[in-house]
Order: sequence, then C-alpha cells, then structure tokens
Amino acid sequence: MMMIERKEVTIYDIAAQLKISPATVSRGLRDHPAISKKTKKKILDCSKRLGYRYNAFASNLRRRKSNTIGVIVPRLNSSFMSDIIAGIEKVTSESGYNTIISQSLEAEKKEIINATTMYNNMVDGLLISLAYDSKSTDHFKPFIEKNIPVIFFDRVRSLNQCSTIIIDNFKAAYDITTHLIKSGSRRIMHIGGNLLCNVYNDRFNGYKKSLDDNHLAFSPEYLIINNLGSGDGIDAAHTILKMPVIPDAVFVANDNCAANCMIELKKNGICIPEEISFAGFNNDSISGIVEPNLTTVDYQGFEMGEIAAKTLIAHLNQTQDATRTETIVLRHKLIIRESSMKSVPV
Amino acid sequence: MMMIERKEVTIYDIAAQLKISPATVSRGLRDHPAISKKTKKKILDCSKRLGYRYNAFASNLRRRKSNTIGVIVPRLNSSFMSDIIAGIEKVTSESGYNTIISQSLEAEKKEIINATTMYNNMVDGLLISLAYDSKSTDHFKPFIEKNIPVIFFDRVRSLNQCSTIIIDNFKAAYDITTHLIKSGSRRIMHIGGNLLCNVYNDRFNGYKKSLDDNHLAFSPEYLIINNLGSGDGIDAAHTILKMPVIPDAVFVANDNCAANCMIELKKNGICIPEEISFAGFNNDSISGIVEPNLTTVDYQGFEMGEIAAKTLIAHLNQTQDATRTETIVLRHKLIIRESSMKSVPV
DNA sequence: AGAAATTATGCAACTGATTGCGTAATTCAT
DNA sequence: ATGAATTACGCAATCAGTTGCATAATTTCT
Repeated sequence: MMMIERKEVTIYDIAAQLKISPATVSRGLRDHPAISKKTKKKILDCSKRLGYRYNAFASNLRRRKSNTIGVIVPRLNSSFMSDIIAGIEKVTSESGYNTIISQSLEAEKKEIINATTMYNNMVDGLLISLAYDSKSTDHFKPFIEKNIPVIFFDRVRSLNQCSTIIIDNFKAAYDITTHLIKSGSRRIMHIGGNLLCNVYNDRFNGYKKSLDDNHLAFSPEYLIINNLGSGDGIDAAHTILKMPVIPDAVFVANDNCAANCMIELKKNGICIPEEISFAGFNNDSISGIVEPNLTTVDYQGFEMGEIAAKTLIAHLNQTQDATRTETIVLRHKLIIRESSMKSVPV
Repeated sequence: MMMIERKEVTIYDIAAQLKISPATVSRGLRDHPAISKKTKKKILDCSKRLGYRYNAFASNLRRRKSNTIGVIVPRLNSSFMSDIIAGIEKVTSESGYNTIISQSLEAEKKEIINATTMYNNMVDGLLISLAYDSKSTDHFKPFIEKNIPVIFFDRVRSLNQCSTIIIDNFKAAYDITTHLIKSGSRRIMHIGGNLLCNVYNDRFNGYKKSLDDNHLAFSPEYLIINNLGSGDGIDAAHTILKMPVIPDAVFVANDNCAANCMIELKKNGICIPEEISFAGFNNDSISGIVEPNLTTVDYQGFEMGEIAAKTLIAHLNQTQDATRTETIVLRHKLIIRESSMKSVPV
C-alpha cells in the first residue's frame, strides 16, 4: 500500500489561503509587534487548520543560528555527570534552546570528533567537561574564531576567552585531608585520577599541601592513580592489603571508588574507621548508604550544570561580555560522617 | 574593537575558485561516485584551504531530514537512565546521527512540549520513555502520521505502529517474590511506583500473582505506592516501624529506595534479613554496597539503550518495516544476595 | 478635511546544499 | 579512426523562512 506523502504545509500556503504575504505570516507566527492582532489570529487559526509545522532548518539557515547548545561530557552514566546534565537541560529548555549531548568516553579523539560535529551543526554555544586524556584544546579554536562561546565546567583547562565553572578542588582536598589528620591519622593515602585532569591534579595537590602543612611526609607508595571505577576501588583494596605498613586513612577522589574499596577492605577484616579512615568526594547517594557512611565533599552537580548553562546563555544574549574570561568557583561543603570518625582520645 | 565577521565559506566559493559547478563540489565533498578522484582531491584541498564548513541546515532543509534522533526520558539523573542514554548515544553516534536529549521531569505537560519541539526540529526518529503521569499518547500522533518512527523503551504504552523495548517486569517481580517466599517469608510487602506506569504496574502484578500462586493473601496494608526516591525509602521505613505486625520481607521496585529503606530500618534496630528480607530492582551499584548486599533484578540499561537505538536506526534504514509493531523483551536476571538470605532451617 | 504620524503589510533578495536530467568529455572496442 | 559506451560534470529549480526597506492603510491631530 503506497503512502501518499502529503507535501509539507508552509507559510506560503497560509499566505495564499489568507491572501496575504508570506512575510506577514512569518512575522505573525513569531508574534512580531508590527502585525495587528486580527491578522495574527487569522494566521494562527489558519496554521492550525492546515496542520502547519514550523521548519526550523529554513529558519536556522536564514538566521545562521541553530538555537541549539552543545554539551560534551566524558561519560553520561555517572551520577554526578547526569546531575550536571539535568541542570543544564533545565536551564536551556527554559530558555528555548535545544540541547545536543554527546560523550567523549574519556578519549580525546572522540572529543575532537564530537566538537567538530557540534561545530558543523552550528551550535550557538558549547559546554564542555574535558576527557581524561584530553591534552590539546585546538579543537575549540574554530569556535573561538567564530566567536562561539565555549564554557568549560568541572574538568577544565584554561583557554583564552573561555569561562570556566569549577569548585575549589585544592581547598576541598586540603580540608578533607586536614580533617583526616586532625582525627588522628598519620599515614594518609590518596587514590586519585589522572593528574592531567585539573580536578584530580588539584585534589592531589591539596592533599599534599595539607600533609606538608601538618609536617607529614608525602610518600609515593601511598599514592595510587587509577580510573576511579568500582573495580579500581577493589583493586586498590588489595594493593593496600599487601602493603608492609598499611595506611591509617585513605582519601579517594570519588565516592564510588571509595565505597568499593572500603567494602573490599571490610571483607578482608579491616575495620573502618578504626584501622583505616576513609574519605571520598562528590557526596553521591552511595556515600550515605555504605557502612560506615562515607565522609565526603558535597558538590552540587545540578547547580553546576545550571550555572554553566546560565553563563552560556548570558553570553549568547550579550548580557555578558563574551570576550571576558571568567572563572566561577562554586561553593563546596565538607561532610563528615562515620568513615573518618576514629574514636581518638582527645 | 569591532570584529569583522568573515562571510561563511560555501560550496559556491569553492566552485568559483576551481571553476567548476557547485553541484560538483557538493558531490565531491560527499564522495559521490560520479566525481573523479582528481576533482575530489582538488575540492577537498580547496575546502581545507578556504576553511569551508559544511552547513547542515541547508542540507537538512533540502533533504527534509535532520539526521538527528530525539530522546525523551523522565529524568536524566538516575543511574539507570543515564546508562540507557549512554547506550543510545553510543549507537547513534556510531551511525552518524546526532542526538537531542530532553527530560520530561515526570510531567506529561513537559513531555508534550518536548515532543513538539522534537517534531518541529524534524527528528528522524524518536526514542521515548514515558513520564510518570503520562496518560495520553496524542502527542505522538503527528510523528506517526508523518511516518516518523517512535520507539518506546522501559516506560512504555502500547501504541499502534510503535515498537517497544522492555523487560518482563511481571516475570521478574513474580520470580523475586517467589524467591522471597521460598526463603521463608510470609508477610511480604511491596513498595512500588505509580501504577499508571507499565513497569510499576507489571511489577506489582507479578508480586501479587506470586502471592496468589503460593496461597498467600495480598493485603493492601502491605502495599506502599510512592515516588521511589531516597526520601520515600526512609518514609516507608517509618511506616513499616509503625505497623502492628511488621512484614518479614519487602520487595521494592528500585534499588535506591530499597537501600535507603533498609538503612533506616537498621538504624531502628531491625535486622536484615533475619527480621525483614529485602529485594530491590535494577542492580544499581548501590545494591552491591549496602549491607547486607541487596537482592535485585539485573537489567542492563546500557544494553536497552543500544537496542532501542539500533531498532530505530534499522527502521530508518528501511532494514525493518516501520509499520510492523514489534515488542522486544530483553532478558533480566535475578541476583540473589544476603538481603534475602534468611538462614531458614531447610 | 487634510496633513502628519503611526501602524500594518508587501517586495524581493537572501541563507547554502541537493538532485534529476541532460550534455560534454573521455575511454573502449573494432 | 570512429561509433559506442562510459564516465564526469553542469543547469537550474528547490527546500522554507527571514528581513531591510518601501509602501499602503489607518489613526490622530489641528
């Protein structure tokens, strides 16, 4: 059975029906002030009657804008990232923008492809959190040349004319390490992510600085750099168990890895926090479930997403000078829970 | 400092440079077989030299296709949904499609707006998981009329000509309930979601049928319907604590709610699983962390996303007859962990 | 009523790639 | 070398809104 493809209804059809010009229809549909109420109503009624649908391509083509903002994240399926995305989507959709989302899967190569696609699809702006191994920022040059705002969030790199939304990872890590020390730990280990990545680098440095300031030596044996996945947490646990002198505290750069590591250590008879205190990062829901509950850093992904999107839209609306580089540092909060509460004699 | 907006480089510019026609350039850029290798190379070189960028709008307008698929989900920030999205994105990006993602925030109203936007943006196909309170499916009519494939996944409703990707929620719930009974529980409670939603309705019915088949009466006091959030789990715990006769097992329709409920009960002195067995749904990472580890149903979100996207793309490529309604039921797996292992005398 | 001011609408030239069909150029066979 | 068969390329219409500027229609003022 052959389907007869009805031709698309256009503003020309409406114009013909009403014996007015397409220009008027175009303006009427967009509620342009130069069109009288009566005409607008007629246009609207007619468009409904004919089953008109607005063709965004034609409009985009003519206006040379897509009304779309692009988002590139390392991975979509992490509780933190999906919070951020949810925040972004909320703001962009409220502002009438479409959102194209893609993931780099932590690979610079795919990030470059994604960025190019976004560029070709003429996103009005780009929000990006960098891939793990992303070293270059050349793929953002075309955007900058064309004056398309690019905003980095969380995993950032400083790039001229690009705003960044971050938290103070250094301070958060410093504070949490200091807290571990204050609660009686001396041999503090750190499990972190790739140091090329600002967030992990900053967390590592905050940790180190706190050791320093508290006259504790940093020893490389107490540093593990991995991908911070669930399996990595378990692996780390076994590494710890094999150490000649096990640490008395571990600061992990994310909650999921921390929780998995803790559980594995518990299975092997280690008491948390008595033998080893634990601290994570992100305040994932898992941190309130694992026993003992995990000390962590609260760090609102949803809010970060909202702010990144709002900043971008402000640039697009010229509310903000796009050429001014801006760094927005969001607040974070240390959440102390049982995993780091050694019952030390005061 | 005024920025001089360079005019966009088009195929006409390339054509002029090379003294050939734009048609040839267009074909050359897309590697059309009718263009000779030499010409293609010249075109490619020239396009690079001039800094040409492909204009997707013009192409989309002309071809009347967007090369984009739309995705609407209830919420982006759930570990299960973000797995699905990740699976979708993987497949679509490998097939050269763009992906527009939006969330209905569990509200039919927003879902309708999202669908309309997708429609106006001429998505080539739509993947949707319905909002909690979505009752009507009228907003998908335009797609179907225009022959745009719509595929439902997870939260589905049967609609003529639309394929659905689901798991057998009824059977999974039946099996998990039966398992609870077999391990010695008799007063089995269910905490579920809105029964308008197929997944929660099916899970509830599976639970009920198992009670029936095992000659246990279903009692409405042992049914709580809520939004299955973390807070709802805690609330449910308190409801349970106030019951004259507390249940000896609880089957919760998702892991996060289950874990939070368990923890709250434990805080109030209830022993899991001795006093109350627990079972969840989804096999979230939280289920392997909570103590005791949670019995649950494994249900691969990533795979569901992949299959939904693959099915859609098959429809788009005419590999599959789009008018044939198809229901794909993915496998699931019962994962039995300590939370339901009462040490019953055999 | 007639001029001035305001408001409403139309003209036509864009935006940039695509494609059916026709013709020119080249290759091949004899 | 010459007609046949390929192969390579161009013409021009098309997709559907948008917008600066000009003009027509009304309204307002004197």
